[in-house]
Amino acid sequence: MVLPNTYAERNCSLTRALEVVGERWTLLIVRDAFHGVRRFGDFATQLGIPRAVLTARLKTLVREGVLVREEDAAGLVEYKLTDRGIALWPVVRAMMHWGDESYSPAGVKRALRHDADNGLIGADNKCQICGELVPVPDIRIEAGPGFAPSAAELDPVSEAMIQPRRLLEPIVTGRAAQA
Amino acid sequence: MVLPNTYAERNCSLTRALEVVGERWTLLIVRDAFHGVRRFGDFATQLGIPRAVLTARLKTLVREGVLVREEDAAGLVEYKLTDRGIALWPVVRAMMHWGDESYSPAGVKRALRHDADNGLIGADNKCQICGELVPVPDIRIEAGPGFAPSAAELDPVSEAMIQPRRLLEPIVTGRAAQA
DNA sequence: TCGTCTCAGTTCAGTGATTGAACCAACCGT
DNA sequence: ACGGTTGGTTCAATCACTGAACTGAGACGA
Repeated sequence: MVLPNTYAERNCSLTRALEVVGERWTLLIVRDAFHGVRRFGDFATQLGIPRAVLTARLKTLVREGVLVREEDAAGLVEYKLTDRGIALWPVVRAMMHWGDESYSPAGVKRALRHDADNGLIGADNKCQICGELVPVPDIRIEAGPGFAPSAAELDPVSEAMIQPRRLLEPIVTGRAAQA
Repeated sequence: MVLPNTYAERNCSLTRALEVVGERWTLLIVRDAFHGVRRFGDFATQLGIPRAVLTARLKTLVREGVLVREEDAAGLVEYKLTDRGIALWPVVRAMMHWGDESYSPAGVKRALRHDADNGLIGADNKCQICGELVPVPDIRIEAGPGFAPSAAELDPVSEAMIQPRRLLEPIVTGRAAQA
């Protein structure tokens, strides 16, 4: 998504950010990565994204330093958030919050809690019990009051993603789950 | 941008948010609206967006309740942020912040200040002088250390946008400026 | 009244991106 | 040797975006 605008335009951090995470699917891939998805096939089935597009998006996310591509012990490919990727959490959080407050009258679809003391995390990213700023790996995400559970059969990855779990905790499926 | 995914997928506030503000150009339009741009022609020239796309985007933003389309005293069309639109500020802010911290080593391109006491506004949206949460209309945006001023001639709207100014304060140009 | 200007769009052919489905090459365990 | 898993690639059809020209309504001045 090249936006070849005026120089003044280029002088905008938002434009630069959107060149990286502004394309279709990209932020959903990043969100899945926060949920612990790491494998090509898991992104593909969970998001329903065409594999060719997924290839392209992963490539730019790696090039821009948001994800790293590496192989695990068994030689399977893993895409993991870098520090720069984890720094996108406030963006994902802000969008989720806006989506909830604008379009989910029954309450938030996902609640965020401080894993240590179970405190709800507010819009300021502080735990309502201990008052601390909660670092991303200590955040637990779980179904909130606005969540409507699905009756349909889910693939293993979607199944894992609706369970309460800490962010960044890897979801392990398929061959890797045997080991 | 319809994302017809699984039911579990639809159960995600991020997906819903991206359906509204996830399309190309949309968030840039919203940012311009925060800067005080209100008129069709001003969006078009400032962003360099094709007018047909601008028409489509403004239409969905109005339909989704992010902008209102109304006519001013002189009968000119104005697009203004609604409360729901203003609630997008944390999203824009988080993206700008990520863009700055990832890609602007010389410092932020735009600094945000509390207009009342001139205090810098931190990542938590609090004024570093008075400690208050600063409401959007009281935020002043101005060039930061990472801003590289342009030598080129700018259109009047871009010119106005690089001056320090409060958010939401309308930029008035053209025929409306005579009145 | 005429011509010109501003403003907010519409129209349309050309180009580029996305989609969905099929295909492919390694590798693994048996 | 074989089927399953994994991480892709390929390709035609569709869809969205682009840029430039055009339209129509109202304002303005002569």
